Amino acid sequence: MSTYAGQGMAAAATARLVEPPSVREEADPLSHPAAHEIALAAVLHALSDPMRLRIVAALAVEDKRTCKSFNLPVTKSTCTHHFRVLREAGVIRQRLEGTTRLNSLRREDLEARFPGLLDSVLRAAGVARGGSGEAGVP
Amino acid sequence: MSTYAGQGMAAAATARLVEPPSVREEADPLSHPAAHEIALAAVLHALSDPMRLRIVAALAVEDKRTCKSFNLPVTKSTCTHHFRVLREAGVIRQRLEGTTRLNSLRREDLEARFPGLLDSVLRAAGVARGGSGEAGVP
DNA sequence: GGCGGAGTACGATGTTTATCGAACGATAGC
DNA sequence: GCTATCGTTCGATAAACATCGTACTCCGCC
Repeated sequence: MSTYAGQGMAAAATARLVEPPSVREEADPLSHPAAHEIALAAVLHALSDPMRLRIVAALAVEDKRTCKSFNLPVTKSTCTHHFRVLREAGVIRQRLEGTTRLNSLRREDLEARFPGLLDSVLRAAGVARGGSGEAGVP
Repeated sequence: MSTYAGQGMAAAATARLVEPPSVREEADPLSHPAAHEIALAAVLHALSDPMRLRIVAALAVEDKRTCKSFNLPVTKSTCTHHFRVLREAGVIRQRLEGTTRLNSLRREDLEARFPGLLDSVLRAAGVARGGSGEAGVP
């Protein structure tokens, strides 16, 4: 498979600011690609895994959720792996709130970058109106 | 990565019919998933590879092409691998014509199965009107 | 200050994937 | 029948990927 951001890639800077959380999203140490840096192949790769597709479908229904709230059928370290793939592909945005990460879809960035792509994937996954594919709603 | 149709999977039946080629597409021994069997994750996986995305983008511009006609920068065995992934995901249809395979997009099947998905991916790849992403046209 | 929870980093394992070369089969043309 | 072409299969390699357990950090709460 083509090399994508994944395990072994340089981790996000771990320096901690003294500011309280949610001062500004940019204050969080998690790195996110700029909208123009989002690569189509990385987005499609991120969405091609059933676990990650499930995460994205759930976020489409209810945004701003913590990692734990998805109740994924894998261990915490695997969850961390999947959320990182989604974040580094530019599909989700994560920001720190205390000990949790609030995850949300980068809907506007993705729509600007690849118009209609996210919506068509979500429809295909059975989210939103007219969905007839696999059940993706948690 | 999740298990998909790929290397090692049961090959298409190798029985040969005595009928001349292109009598009917169904006479070709290549197996294609029925439209309702096309899985979203497999389609996204197939399209997440830059080489396969290039193939699909080229077919969007000019359908019914032979494997060789794409002039892909990989060996013939790797080409065979990629075309098989696309066919088994249900993205392309292949039919035999002499020593060649004619490849074409399963546009209608994909549109019926996942409305808008292929078009949005092609736009994102820079094919068709309004495309502004990476150059995908050969 | 201690405890619990959320999530991470690290290292490991097993599987999947993309790549290739060599040998081969099928077809077309002569 | 021979040759050339297209494409395949097989086996191999290296890299990528999903998975996990362990130990850890950080934060919130008491």
